[in-house]
Amino acid sequence: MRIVIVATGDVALPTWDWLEGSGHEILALVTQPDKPAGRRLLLTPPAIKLRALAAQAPVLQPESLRTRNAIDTVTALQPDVIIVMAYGQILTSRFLEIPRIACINLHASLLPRFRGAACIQAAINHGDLESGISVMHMVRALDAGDVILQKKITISSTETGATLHDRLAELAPLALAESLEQLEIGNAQRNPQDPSQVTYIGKLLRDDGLLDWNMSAESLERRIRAYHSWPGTFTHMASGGRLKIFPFTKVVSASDLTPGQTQMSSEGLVVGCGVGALLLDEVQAEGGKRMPAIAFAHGQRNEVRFLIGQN
RNA sequence: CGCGGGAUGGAGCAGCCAGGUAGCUCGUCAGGCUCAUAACCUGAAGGUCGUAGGUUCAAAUCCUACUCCCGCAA
Repeated sequence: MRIVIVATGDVALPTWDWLEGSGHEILALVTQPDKPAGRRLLLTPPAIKLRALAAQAPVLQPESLRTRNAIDTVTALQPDVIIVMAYGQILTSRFLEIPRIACINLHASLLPRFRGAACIQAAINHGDLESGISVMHMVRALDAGDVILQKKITISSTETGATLHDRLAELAPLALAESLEQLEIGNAQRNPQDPSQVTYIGKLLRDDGLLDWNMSAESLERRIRAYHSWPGTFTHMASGGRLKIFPFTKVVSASDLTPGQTQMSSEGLVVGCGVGALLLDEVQAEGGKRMPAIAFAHGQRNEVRFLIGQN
């Protein structure tokens, strides 16, 4: 089939690779413009753009897909199917009407649960036991289209946002392959999403990684895994400065520690939480390297104490 | 030139501003003590203070250049 793929995030890389070798005709990759990144703020292209260029596929990077110009350009390609995955812009209905057969979206959650941007982190953060890839027909509302099919995977107790991201990324091509076959022969399903089960997850910002030590140790443990490696989690120290907190932390029996207070135990550095306490593994101070929490504590002159950190 | 922090024995840090015997919390090794909620006590080994120049009687400390690491921001 004649295909236009609309994607920016790295989660779409395996899907791109599969598509490239699938026999379908890739008419173009539409991706977000290059953006300044890194310590020097160098203009950096999305990784998927580099793959496309290497494959000598046409690349389009419009500021917006809402413009007449962008829509006309894609229309001129006469795609059978448009595949959208982690693009980063809301598309207009005019754009959705371009393809001959369908405009489909690959979403990294089991819809209708976790519509929205940070769906991968949300699954771990909420303690879900499974996640997956949903393929749906796109409609104007965010992630609200009829579902063609879903592929599920289980979430382990040591899952992080990073590992789940990678696993779902690898799962996506399987879901896509099946969906495209069905669309081609015209028997793709349209399963409406159950409105009573819908939940939304907004985009995560850096500050969302601020840990609130009033929360339960269990919730914090999950959040630290979920937000690794983006946006990461951190706390403010009473002595000033930020301290990043890395997985894996361990919930330990409630001591008499108040939230944010720390203590050395035989196992390591323990922080008091709203309910229970957390044994920290690795931390990183500003300007410093990532290191074991114990090592960090050894270098501190005074007692280590964290600010509660409510948002 | 987007802003900023850092490089000191095996780990993490202090010392640098006001140049002049290398310090702290650990770890390691040896010995002692014995149940101490990171067990405690004593002792030992281990560092050309990131690299190259400069100033000085004297540089971890002041000046210059370079290399490497990292935080913010995106």
